[in-house]
Amino acid sequence: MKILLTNTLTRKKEAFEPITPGRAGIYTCGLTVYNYAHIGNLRAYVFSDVLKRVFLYNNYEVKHVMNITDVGHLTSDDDEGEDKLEAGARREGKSVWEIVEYYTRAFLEDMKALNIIKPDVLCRATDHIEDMIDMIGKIEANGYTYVAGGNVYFDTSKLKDYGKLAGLKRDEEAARSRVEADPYKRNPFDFVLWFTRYKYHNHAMQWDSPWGRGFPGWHIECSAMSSKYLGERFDIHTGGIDHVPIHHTNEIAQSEAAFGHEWVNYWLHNEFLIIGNDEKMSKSLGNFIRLQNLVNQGYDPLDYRYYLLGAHYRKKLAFSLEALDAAKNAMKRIRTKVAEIKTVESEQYDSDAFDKMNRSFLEAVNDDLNTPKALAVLWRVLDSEQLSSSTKLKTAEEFDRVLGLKLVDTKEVEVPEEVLLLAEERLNARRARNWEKADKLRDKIIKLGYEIMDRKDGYEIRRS
RNA sequence: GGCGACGUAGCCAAGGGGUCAAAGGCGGAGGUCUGCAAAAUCUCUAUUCGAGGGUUCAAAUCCCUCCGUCGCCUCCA
Repeated sequence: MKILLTNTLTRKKEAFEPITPGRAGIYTCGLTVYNYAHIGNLRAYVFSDVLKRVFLYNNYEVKHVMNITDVGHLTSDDDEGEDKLEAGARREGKSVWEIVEYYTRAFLEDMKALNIIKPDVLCRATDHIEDMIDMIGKIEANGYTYVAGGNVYFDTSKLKDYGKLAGLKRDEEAARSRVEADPYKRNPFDFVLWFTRYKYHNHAMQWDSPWGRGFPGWHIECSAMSSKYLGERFDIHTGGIDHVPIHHTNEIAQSEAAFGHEWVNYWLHNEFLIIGNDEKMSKSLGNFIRLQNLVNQGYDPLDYRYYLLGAHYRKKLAFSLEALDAAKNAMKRIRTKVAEIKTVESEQYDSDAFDKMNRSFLEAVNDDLNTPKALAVLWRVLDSEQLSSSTKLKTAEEFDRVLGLKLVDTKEVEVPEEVLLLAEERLNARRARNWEKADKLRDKIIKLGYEIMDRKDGYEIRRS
């Protein structure tokens, strides 16, 4: 079955054609680690994870590369709206490098909690400065650069199709920006490949280069690293929709200038998570929510993953605790159902029935990652009266290779002694038909965070 | 100013010319079960897709206008 993907380059849904049959090379623009990832950022990584899993499910061999942007203008002193955590870290006397280390680890933990498969290559910008310098050298050799004001610029006027990804118009009017123009730029869309001068002089991260001591421009790392690991022509590049007009546009410009041919075949972009009054999540708006905050409020990270899967990646998603509760409750029900299925004695496995369900699932997921539809198929399976329990279990297991919700690892939660004693006491009270006492004991158990369900000859307890 | 999107039930959200008198989940209502609950389970919960026009045999789906909302143009998922 073909995998259909919406390609930003053409604005159309296209059937995926790999460069090498049976293989898919995917590059994902990772996080800039100067702060914690918020749940909006995380949407992008769940998206690329699902993309990869779909290819794996279709028996592709996948090479997934993701960068960690650990170079940037971190030393800026008069940066307003600075995050308190970052300020706090600095107050503790941490260096830029330590901050980067700290937030990288936090990011990796979030990815793990969300059951995101670790990319095959996780590369840090600061480990690839040489590669970037090499690439800038190629761009320069091909005649696409100029030096002005101490910095190396990319000359966008040399490229006939600059801005094709975003559909930018290159006339003067289109270039009007709300930011003051850099006087050294020859053309409004030109951008810096290598800095030796910067408005904040105390840049902590600096390296030697043919153009002087300084640091790389903001786009070159993705071009250099992706091509290093995936080749000078590769299949898929993903990222947030905000990257389309600037970051990805410039990546394309410099890469095609360096290599002299087209670079990436499919560009996939995820939409934003929206919060409150349809605003995007950001620090400055004061609506910054971390995954850890949700965990502290009693949500499982996979509840959030389920929530994300409930919407298409190219649509804005309106976040609210109410919506997250819906996901949480749905996950709880699914877990209960799967746990029940597991307890049923082995029944006949029906491979035809599986194939049929699997086809529906694949049709959904191969159609530009329609995970909401895929979840609907999952529900149909779990609620089916026709399917045997072993068929359901097998189906859920297979679907979960794409969904990544750990549907089948329904680990038993240890119930504390205290709660078990109360439950026993309650069972005795119930047998003595002392309902008043039984109800009081039940209240206590609920207060301790467990729920008790009466069964014919006993009870069942689980975490609520 | 330029560019890009969106508006489907109480909430989240699929669909995107006929098979839609519109998936799925959550919530809500009622029933079964229960000492009562919980859990489970069953039934119900948009004649309608922001508003108004138009195209068509046929529109939530295409076109136009309007209203409302958002993103990007600065690092940004």
